[in-house]
Amino acid sequence: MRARAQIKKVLCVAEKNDAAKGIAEIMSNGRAKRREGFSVYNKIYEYEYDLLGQNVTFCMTSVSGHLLALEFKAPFQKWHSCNPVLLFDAEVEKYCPENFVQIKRTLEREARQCQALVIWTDCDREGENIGYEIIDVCKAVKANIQVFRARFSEITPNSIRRACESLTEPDINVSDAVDVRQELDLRIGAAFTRFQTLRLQKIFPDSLSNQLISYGSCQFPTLGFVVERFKAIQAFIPETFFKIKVVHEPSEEESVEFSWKRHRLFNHTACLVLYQMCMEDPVATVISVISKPKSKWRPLPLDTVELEKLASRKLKISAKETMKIAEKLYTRGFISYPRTETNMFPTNLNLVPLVEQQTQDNEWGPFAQGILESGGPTPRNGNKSDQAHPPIHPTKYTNSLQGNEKRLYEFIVRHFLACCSKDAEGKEVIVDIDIAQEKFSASGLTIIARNYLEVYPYDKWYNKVIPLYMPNTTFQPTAIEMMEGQTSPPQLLTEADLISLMEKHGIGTDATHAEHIETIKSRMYVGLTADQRFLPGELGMGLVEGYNSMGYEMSKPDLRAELEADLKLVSEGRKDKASVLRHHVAKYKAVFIESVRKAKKLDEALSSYLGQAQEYTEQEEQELEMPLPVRKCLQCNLDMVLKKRKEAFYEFLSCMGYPACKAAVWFPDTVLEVSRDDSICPTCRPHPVHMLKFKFKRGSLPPGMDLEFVGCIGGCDETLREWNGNRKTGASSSKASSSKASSSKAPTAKRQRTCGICHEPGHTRTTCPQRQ
DNA sequence: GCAAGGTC
Repeated sequence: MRARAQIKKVLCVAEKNDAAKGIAEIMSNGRAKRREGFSVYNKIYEYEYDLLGQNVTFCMTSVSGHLLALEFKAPFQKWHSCNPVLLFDAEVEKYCPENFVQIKRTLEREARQCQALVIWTDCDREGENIGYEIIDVCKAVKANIQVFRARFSEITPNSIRRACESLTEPDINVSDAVDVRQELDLRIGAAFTRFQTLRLQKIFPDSLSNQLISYGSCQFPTLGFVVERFKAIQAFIPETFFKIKVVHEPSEEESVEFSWKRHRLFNHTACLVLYQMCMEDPVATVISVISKPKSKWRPLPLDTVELEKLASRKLKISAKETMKIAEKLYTRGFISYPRTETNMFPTNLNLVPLVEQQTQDNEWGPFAQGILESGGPTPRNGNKSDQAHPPIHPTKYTNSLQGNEKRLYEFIVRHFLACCSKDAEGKEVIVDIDIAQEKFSASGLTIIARNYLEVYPYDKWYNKVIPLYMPNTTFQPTAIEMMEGQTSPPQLLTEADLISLMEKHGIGTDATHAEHIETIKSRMYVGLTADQRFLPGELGMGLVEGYNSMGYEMSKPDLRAELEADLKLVSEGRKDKASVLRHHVAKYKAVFIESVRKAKKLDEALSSYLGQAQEYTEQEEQELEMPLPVRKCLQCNLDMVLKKRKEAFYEFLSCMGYPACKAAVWFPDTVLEVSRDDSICPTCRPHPVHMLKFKFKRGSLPPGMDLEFVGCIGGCDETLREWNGNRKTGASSSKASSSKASSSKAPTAKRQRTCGICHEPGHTRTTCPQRQ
């Protein structure tokens, strides 16, 4: 802070307009002047603030989440531009997506006017990374701007003031961890998605020709949960069990069933023996009658995950739809920020006016009034806080909504009022009895005060009347029966179950659970049953089983465990970004290469659901194998790769753009084998031109020359250049190939006119009589 | 036409 004296104007940037507005309001005591930026959604709030004894002008504005996105450099963005394995090494760059350019312009304009920049993004990993995006943009136009980080636990006067008094530096380690995650997600996601999609569309053209078959580190484990539950149900073997049931009907109106303390037995004889003992002396002795208070707890303040789960369960509105509606209600000012992990109200949030707003409603108004008249709101506290947003609650009364908007708003209001209310109170009576040394039990419930249940119809609690029993008395049960039953399989997952599993295993964030679920639905990996449970589809089953059969835990939640652990180490500065990135790129690349090698297992797994795999031609087979590039085609700039005709014993270098681009290099028939060497020619351009390894026929080379050697066909080697037809652009010229083909001296030309299967002239592969 | 993470 050496140069603090020179600071006259400070640019502050929050993660979203909402936060900027809130922070500005606190810092300025509500006196901030609002003006427009280039982006309509991100306003600028201007005010004077006393920063460590200096009066400084503050400009508080915002981004909308990440300002920059990561993408492959242009040539790699095209699906057919390269073998997907190259995406593990292809260059990536950060750029500003179109819809954020206006935000960036505002930052640039304001930064030029300011001497200091204070980062006010959310105090989590993504926030730190967004902070550096802002810093990079501002420093690009004003290199000497002083940069500070404000750290706050919540947007409240105390927390904001404290942040201002103890400005720190941004933490590059935390930001680096996000960079690592972003880059891996992009490389792995794009590589596997292209590989799966391109291969399976060709192999199952009837069912998948227009289907995008994506892979992602969140969507696949989510799919895995659905498949795993389905398989558990399939593998379930019901077991027969036996139990003793005791019924007592002291009068016509009264009936009570006593349940066996042993619950159930799987051994028929054992149960029968106990049953017969009961039947020999079928008199019940009341051992104890215990009466005790029982309460049903009011709900906890609402966080995003609970909102999604409850809306799905109670209102049958999907998580995706719920969040869409919640966003809308939020932007119209009816509810608080809907993406929160907090389930405890901050002490400084005054709940009384929020309850008061609701007293005007015809349905729940009297209940809200009741809260105010009986001690005011007293919510329970949960144990989670994201230190930025309070639990979801209504912020404005309305009765003008329709449909699901109305239902969701009503739910949020009722949930809020229930939180502010009291637990339901009741009295439970537990009666324990003994018949021939076997113990049975029954319970009754009397509800004394429904309290929160009056406003919260989503929870059920019923009275259960049982007759009055006195300890140490006996009675004759109306019936003692030995029952037989069967264990039942687990049920398919509901959306609420799925969200719970994702949360438990750290798949996605509270803001993204709904999206990942939506993705696996839209990809046709899973479907919903009539009662809204998740059923894996053929594609989903095949994919999970295919990768499982390769031995990879692609659909298991713990594949990323090591990565998550490393990300933590990066954020703590204990491991370095580049080495962690290198390690995991290499690890996933190895998995990818093996997956391609074992791709037939994927086909096999899917063919048991999608029917027979398409028989493909030799050329298609080669395309599926995705050979590695030897060099760029000089005509169309796509990769040139080696293609082999096994039956025909010849190989050639062909452009990936075939048939649109016919550039090719044919080798003389003295060449037995050609393969791509890892070495790269130091002279030929465009870089890189891979060297090729040749094997020659015995006797085809002058005596003393090695029959195997590595050479370059890029033009630098005179002998090999001849194969390109002595043309300067030879390697990639279509004329080179056609002139070779038409030359009677070229042995390759002759072979081209013979059949690829039987090597006889006069017909082609497709018309070959030997073809099955 | 690819991911996941922010957010209008």
